[in-house]
Amino acid sequence: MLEPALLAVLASAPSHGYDLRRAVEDLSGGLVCMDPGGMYRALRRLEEEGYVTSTWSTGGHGPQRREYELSDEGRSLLREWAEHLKQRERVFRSLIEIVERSLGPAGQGAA
Amino acid sequence: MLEPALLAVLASAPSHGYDLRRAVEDLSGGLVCMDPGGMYRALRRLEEEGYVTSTWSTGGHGPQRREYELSDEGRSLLREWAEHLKQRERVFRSLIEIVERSLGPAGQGAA
DNA sequence: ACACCTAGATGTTACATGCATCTAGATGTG
DNA sequence: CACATCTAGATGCATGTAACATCTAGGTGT
Repeated sequence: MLEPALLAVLASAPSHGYDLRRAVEDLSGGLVCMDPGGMYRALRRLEEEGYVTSTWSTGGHGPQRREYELSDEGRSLLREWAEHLKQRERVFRSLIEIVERSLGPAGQGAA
Repeated sequence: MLEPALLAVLASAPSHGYDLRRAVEDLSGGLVCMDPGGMYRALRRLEEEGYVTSTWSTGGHGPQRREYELSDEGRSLLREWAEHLKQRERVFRSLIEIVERSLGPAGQGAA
């Protein structure tokens, strides 16, 4: 789930790792949190496969940042992810329905 | 995701592995499919942890069946799963929203 | 000079999943 | 009877993902 989140944020604007992390957390209202380790690995893999490109940002203060930018292939991949996620959500909802139904019509849910 | 599905079906009635498989597939309209291998492993684990109990069904034709039945702890676990699943669905939806928003308001989704 | 912060990166482990494969017993058929 | 086939259960292995800790490098502030 890191991948689509990263691609999505990069679709709006190029940015670097830590920023992506903050952006995702922010956009999701704190619901989606990325582990930095996994995130960097995902970014490197995405770059290897041509979905994003990176350049070391030369200016600024603090350590150098690797600026990531979405490629056209990345944008396509993101669209595929959108479909995939929606499909998975359908499965998920179906599962939730089964569970809820099995617990009985009376909502013991919060018990 | 096998676990909640199994618990849910068992909450309605005790049954055995293959039947559970069919039940889940059926109840989900074919959306949720369980790999037999994973399913049996999940069932054994659930039994080890006391969430289900099993007995070899003696009668009938064909190979012996292991009839699984939900325990009280299992029912509790299922309720926990219900909450958990709903929480995860929220996260999921949040992610989908981010992705969809990033692809732009104009629905390029099917492109 | 030194502590600290930020940004990036790696190693390790755990866990779930998917796929193939194996066993045992029942049944059906030549 | 011998043999193929079906069902139910079970195991092995490879893979993908995620979580957790840890490490490096370079700037910044005191």
